[in-house]
Amino acid sequence: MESAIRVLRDHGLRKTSIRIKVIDLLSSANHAVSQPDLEQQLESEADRVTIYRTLKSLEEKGVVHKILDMAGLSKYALCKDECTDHQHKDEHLHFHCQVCGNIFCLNIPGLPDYNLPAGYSIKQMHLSAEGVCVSCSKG
Amino acid sequence: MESAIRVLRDHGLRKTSIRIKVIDLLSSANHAVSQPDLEQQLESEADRVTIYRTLKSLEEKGVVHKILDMAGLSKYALCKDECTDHQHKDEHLHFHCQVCGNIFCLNIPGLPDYNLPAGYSIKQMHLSAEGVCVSCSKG
DNA sequence: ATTACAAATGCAACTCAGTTGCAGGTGCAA
DNA sequence: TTGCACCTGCAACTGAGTTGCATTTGTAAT
Repeated sequence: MESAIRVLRDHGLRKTSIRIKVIDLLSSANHAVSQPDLEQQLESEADRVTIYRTLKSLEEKGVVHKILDMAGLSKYALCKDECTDHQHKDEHLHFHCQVCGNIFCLNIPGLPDYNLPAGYSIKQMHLSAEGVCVSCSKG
Repeated sequence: MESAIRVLRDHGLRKTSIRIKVIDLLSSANHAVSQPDLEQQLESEADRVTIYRTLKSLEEKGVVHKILDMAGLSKYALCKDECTDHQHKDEHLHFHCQVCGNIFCLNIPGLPDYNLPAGYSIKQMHLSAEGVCVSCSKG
């Protein structure tokens, strides 16, 4: 649980109790987490606006990355070490479970190149999938 | 402009003036369109709630498909003929322009298969890209 | 054509995610 | 330990999307 403090220091962010709690919650979840999720888990430990701003800071410094769920709700997951400020190396697949609604970051081999119509220049590719996750396929 | 009427008939939807206008607007745009876009273009010709319900009906009957932009806003584009009720054959790439914010549906060859961790079963894959579109790269 | 009913529309009011401004509190470097 | 930038909490707001209900309209059967 000391790792949250190191994460903050390494990314040039001030050490505050709310940031530590948010990072700990994100790292103990195996799926992406939304602001409403955090607001509920933090109960009265943090103001709702502060949670929004905390997530924004963490994203800007490359600690977390944002994923939109199927309904357009923002969810957040910790980045791998390779991510730096604003340059999120997103070499993984976002798996959206149709049953529990959770989003899981899964490793994939590199994306293939596609030939697009002339004039379109690609800066970043995103691959996502819908289906049923491990826990929901048991049971 | 008669094609909107045929689209409605072919998909078992009643012919109403608002639906025709919405379909015409969608087919004349070369990019995906949001409810706020339509609300502005239809001015006082349709109630805002009706536009939401129109888009929902069109989506349910396989006339349009929904795409979320980078901010989580729902945008809609006409489906190709292969789409049927609720079974959207999404064999194309959604290109999000970082300059104008528009989303374009581009054809791509079939998606590759990926080996996921055991237990995850994929129902549908989605490929998207960020970059600069044709119009924005000129200029 | 007329009718009758389901489906579509308009209006008002609502929910909920996310934002902004500002006053007061806190981390941290000097 | 002091100073100041940054963080937090509160209140108020914005804007997308939804729901309930009364009214109107499309369409199929007469």
